[in-house]
Amino acid sequence: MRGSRSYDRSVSSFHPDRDQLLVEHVLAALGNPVRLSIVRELASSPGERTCGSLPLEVTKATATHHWRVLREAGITRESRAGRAKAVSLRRADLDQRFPGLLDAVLAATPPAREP
Amino acid sequence: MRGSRSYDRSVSSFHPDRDQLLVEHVLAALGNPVRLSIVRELASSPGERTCGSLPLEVTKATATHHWRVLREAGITRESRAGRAKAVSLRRADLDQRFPGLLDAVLAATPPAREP
DNA sequence: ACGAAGGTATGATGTCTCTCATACCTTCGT
DNA sequence: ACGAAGGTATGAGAGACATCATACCTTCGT
Repeated sequence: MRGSRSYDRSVSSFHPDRDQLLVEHVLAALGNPVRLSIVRELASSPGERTCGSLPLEVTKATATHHWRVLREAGITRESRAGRAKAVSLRRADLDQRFPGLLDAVLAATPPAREP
Repeated sequence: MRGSRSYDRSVSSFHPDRDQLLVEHVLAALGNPVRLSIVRELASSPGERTCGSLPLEVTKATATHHWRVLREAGITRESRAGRAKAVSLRRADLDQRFPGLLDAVLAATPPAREP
C-alpha cells in the first residue's frame, strides 16, 4: 500500500562509500563558488535542508547539476522528503576520511581588502 | 656586466599576495591529480626544488601549465636558479591564510581497497 | 660563439564544465 | 483526477581545461 515506509524510498542516485572518497574529487567539487556557498550554507545549520531552502542564484537545472557534483564527490547526502529533496553535509564521513579538511575550508575567510 | 646579481632576476611571473588568496582557487588548483602530486612531492622535501627534479608523467609544456596554475593560485613560489626553475611551497602563507588546509590535504590517504 | 639543458609560448585538439531553456516526472493537496 | 510545487532529463552553447607537438628563448659550459 505504499504508506508503510513513509520516507526516503531510495532516490536511486549514487552516493560513494566513505572509504572510497577521493580527495581530488572533494577538492575539485569545493573549488567552485556556487558549490562552496552551498556547503557553507549547509554547514551553517545542522541537519538536513531541503534544496529549495538554499539561496541560489542559478536556475533549477543548474542547481541540480551542482547538487549532483557535491553528492558524487561524497560531500553531501540526498534523500527525498515528499516532493522536495533533502540535502545534508556528510560531515562525519568527511571528518573521518579527511580530518580537518572541511573545517579548514569552512574557516577560510575572504581576501583582505587593501586600503 | 651582468654578473653582479647572480640569481633570481625576477622571473616576471605573477605571484598573488598572501592576503589576496582565494580559497576557491586554491581548492580548484589542488583538485587535480597531477598538481596534487606535485604539491605532495614539494611537501615531502623541505625548501626549493628545481622543476626538473619533480617526477612528471606529462610533457614539458603541460608541466609548465600546471606549475603556472599552482603559482597563480598562490600555492607555489617560483624563482630562477640558473637555467632551471626553482619551485617551493608557500607553506607559511597558506598556513596563515587557511590554517590546517594544506596539512589536511597532505594527510589525505588514498581510498581503502575493498577485499 | 656554439651547443646542450631547461623552460616558455603558441596553436591545435578533444574533453569537461557551467549555464540555460524546455519538457518531463512525482508527490502533495484538494 | 487535477493542478501546483519541486526536481530531473536532455540538449545546446560558451567557455575553460588538459594535453601535446613544435618552435623558440635563456643560461651554462666549453
